[in-house]
Amino acid sequence: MREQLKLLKRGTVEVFNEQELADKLAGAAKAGRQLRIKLGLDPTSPDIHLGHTVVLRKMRQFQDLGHKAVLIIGDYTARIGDPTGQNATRPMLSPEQIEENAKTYLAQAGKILDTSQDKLEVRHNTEWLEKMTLMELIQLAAKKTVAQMLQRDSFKQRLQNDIDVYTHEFIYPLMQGYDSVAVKSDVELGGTDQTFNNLVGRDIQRAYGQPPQIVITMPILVGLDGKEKMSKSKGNYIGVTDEPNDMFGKVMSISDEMMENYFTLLTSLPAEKITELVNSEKTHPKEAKVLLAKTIMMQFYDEKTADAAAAEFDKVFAKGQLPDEIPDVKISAEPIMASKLLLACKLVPSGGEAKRMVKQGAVEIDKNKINDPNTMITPADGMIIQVGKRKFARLKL
RNA sequence: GGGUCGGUGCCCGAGUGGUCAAAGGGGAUGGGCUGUAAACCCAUUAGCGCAAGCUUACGUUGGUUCGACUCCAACCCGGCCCA
Repeated sequence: MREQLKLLKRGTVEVFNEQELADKLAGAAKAGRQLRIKLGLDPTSPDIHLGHTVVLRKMRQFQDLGHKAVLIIGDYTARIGDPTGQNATRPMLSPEQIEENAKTYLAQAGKILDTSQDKLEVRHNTEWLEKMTLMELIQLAAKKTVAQMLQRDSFKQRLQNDIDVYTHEFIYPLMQGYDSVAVKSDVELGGTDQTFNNLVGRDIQRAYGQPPQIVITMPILVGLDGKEKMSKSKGNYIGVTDEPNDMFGKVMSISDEMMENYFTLLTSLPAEKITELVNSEKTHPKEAKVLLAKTIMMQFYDEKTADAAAAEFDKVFAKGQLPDEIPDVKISAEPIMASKLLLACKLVPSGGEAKRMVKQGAVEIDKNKINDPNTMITPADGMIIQVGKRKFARLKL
């Protein structure tokens, strides 16, 4: 039991509260029943990235201890738009989009979660929210005061910064709390940005005569830029469906300071091992990072693929050689101006950009740097065009 | 409903009749240095054109003017104060 608690606490920010969790675990073990671990999915974005896997991995730990993951697809709530962490209101989505997103999401989450029947339950909150009458909603809303709602950080901040908060956004936490009632959750997982919502769930459950759920919050994973939270819209993310080479390269690009965080949240390596790895006296940071990248990758790809990505990375970036795979571009043999050639190969988005790249010395053709965008090039079969460090094309006549 | 301030490029933000494709910062990208780390230095940052230049762009639509991001009108959107 001690062991279990210790494992479950790893990487968490807070557990509300620990004693209750211990009691629940003990109670469940005694009664031989599974705890129901709730996690709300936000079906507004179809792709999941490592930031999501932090919470999913915690969910997996519960599953491995025998408990049941209850995933709630917030198909109803998504139509409102969650104000969480946003400095602006989110757009509302159509049911079709939401369903499409949810499907992709589940397929990707399956890489982390145990999807066997007795370990996973998937629900849509339309199931109970759509039936709700206005009267029932009013009764639900009567459980919380305005002042309590305004405690929420994102509301507070937005008010302070003169960013609008719409009335309907108040309903979101209430509905999410009601989800907990509907699925009788024992534990709810979420990022720290969900703390408020999830704690509301506790209150709502109590108000409806249920034992309150334990709330476990996980840190928000910092994105590749090392500053902001990992998110798709900021483009600082590593997607679980990223190509092996991309995934490896992206991990390699994080700063040294972020390694410990990534090791703790994204791998299962023991704490002592991690301490050793992030100590630059004991391990060269680059090696530690390679190990980090491989370990993360093995959750999504096999070892061979991970090794191959590492080798490729070394080849292209450390040794400056050509990558294994270079996209072919069909082109006619007519002489063509260098800037036009880049455009034709889709290596740059515009002619202006092409000229800029050439002038800045980013362009090499068959490893020869060119400096004048107006240089005439006579395409030859197999000619290699390189822009910057990572964009390549091979000409095909 | 009344008053008042405001809506500028990816973001923030300066600009009050021509010298504005629009200062400055952030971000991003390229180069240098490196471990595709950080830090630092340099450069670039609307589209088209070899170029001269042309075309789009400062909430929307009209107007004044040789000329408008800058002036006027109406409208849309937001903040704040009052009710």
